[in-house]
Amino acid sequence: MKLELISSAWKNTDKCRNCGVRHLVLFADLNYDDFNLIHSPINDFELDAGETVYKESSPPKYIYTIRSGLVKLVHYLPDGNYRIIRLLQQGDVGGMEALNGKPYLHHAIALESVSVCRIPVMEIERLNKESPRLHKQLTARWQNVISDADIWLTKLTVGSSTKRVANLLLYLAKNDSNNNGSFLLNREDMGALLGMTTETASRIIAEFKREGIIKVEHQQVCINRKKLEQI
Amino acid sequence: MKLELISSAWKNTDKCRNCGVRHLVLFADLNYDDFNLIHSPINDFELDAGETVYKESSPPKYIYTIRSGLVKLVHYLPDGNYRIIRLLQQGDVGGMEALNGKPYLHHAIALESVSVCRIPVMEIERLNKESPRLHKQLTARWQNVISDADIWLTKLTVGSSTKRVANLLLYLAKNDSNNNGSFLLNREDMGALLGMTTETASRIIAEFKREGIIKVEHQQVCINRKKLEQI
DNA sequence: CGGATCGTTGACAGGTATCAATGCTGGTGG
DNA sequence: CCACCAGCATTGATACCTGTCAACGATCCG
Repeated sequence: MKLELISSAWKNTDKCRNCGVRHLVLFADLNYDDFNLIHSPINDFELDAGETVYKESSPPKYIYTIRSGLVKLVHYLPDGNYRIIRLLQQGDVGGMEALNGKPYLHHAIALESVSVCRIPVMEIERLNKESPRLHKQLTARWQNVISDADIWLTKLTVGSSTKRVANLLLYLAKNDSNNNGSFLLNREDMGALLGMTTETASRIIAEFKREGIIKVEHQQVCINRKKLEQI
Repeated sequence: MKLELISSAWKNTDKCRNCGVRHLVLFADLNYDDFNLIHSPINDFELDAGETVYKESSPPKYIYTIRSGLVKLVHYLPDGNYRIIRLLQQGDVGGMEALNGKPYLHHAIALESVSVCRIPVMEIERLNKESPRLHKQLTARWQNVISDADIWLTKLTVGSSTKRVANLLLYLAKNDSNNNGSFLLNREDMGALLGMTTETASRIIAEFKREGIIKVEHQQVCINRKKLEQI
């Protein structure tokens, strides 16, 4: 739960301007002067696996850009069970509901070590008023979330359990074209994501391993893309 | 497929200003003068069940507000099957992907008689530049789509078939607090929506009827909310 | 009437949840 | 150093649910 603060407050936004993943994130289109419009600090955090980025009950004053790592958006059910609603990867933005003054809709929890930027909603609103360049990226982000949700819906919620797991592995490896290995969820999270039991998730992963379709080491997985796509 | 045009092109936007459902739609916050910023015609259509609002291949030049009725967003699979991605009800906006210059992601097809407003993307962009009042509603719409998609994901894609059907019936009746009756999908669409076969959908609806949980007449259904919520 | 479309029902096979037990691994403390 | 424990993964047995294939009923309409 504790947030480890790396750079607590910047006097300027140089770090933002020179961000290594800026071409991927919300601020991709901003020009040099736009950054001078930002007044309050934009913080970046490093979180360990299991730590919370934000909770449903957190004051919805920030949106969060994922610089690296994997984050799950979780909704807890009254019976204590939970569902994973969505995953956030590099370049994704979490907590955009705060832009409408709404409370956060989910808990955002790091699945592995992640690097996250926290941007005050107030700054987004200011930029939106004073620079036209943010707006486009912003609607593009909304759009992304929705089309991602659609893919989710068509790939990860229908068909047999085996197909859903295969599609999830492909989804997780989508930014890993060299097949260096991508993060593998534990079986419980996988179940909460794909709407199946942990046992079923485990059986399928175990079967994939036996068939040589995937290789797992620690929490990293290398996949045989072709074989998975055949399923 | 044929579009029945009611008012082909307005000289002014009076009808828009005085729209009976304006408090529900995208233009809710616009003031009197804002409407003068609209130059090209905003058309409204009446479509019969089965007619197409827009197709994936349609030029993405318009977004569509649902004034009344029910519309399905459909994605066809290579094997000829299809999935229903989302439903649009009164006040919902379809085709927002056009705002990012992207092709439409789905086919939008009327499930019953519907009344739809077609708004040129160009006008949205103009309004966005020249009036601050549209922007808020626009982000609120994006937000709505996403939180709806989340509900979808948690209520309509997990759990037993019986639960999913029950949740769908509750979802369809959400704007029918008097229980006058809401539209009931045919069994095939229900299957395409809930990720089950037509036969399973039919069995469950038939069982609900026998147990007196729902009453069906033509394509209208009256539900026993309490009993459905228990499931 | 005959045909088309949609809804319903049955029988059966296969897939998945459930309950329960057993490995496996990393960390802790003696 | 090793024994032990906790948490996760795996596997098995069984019952239940759902898909599949097939047949039949209901309704509408030409």
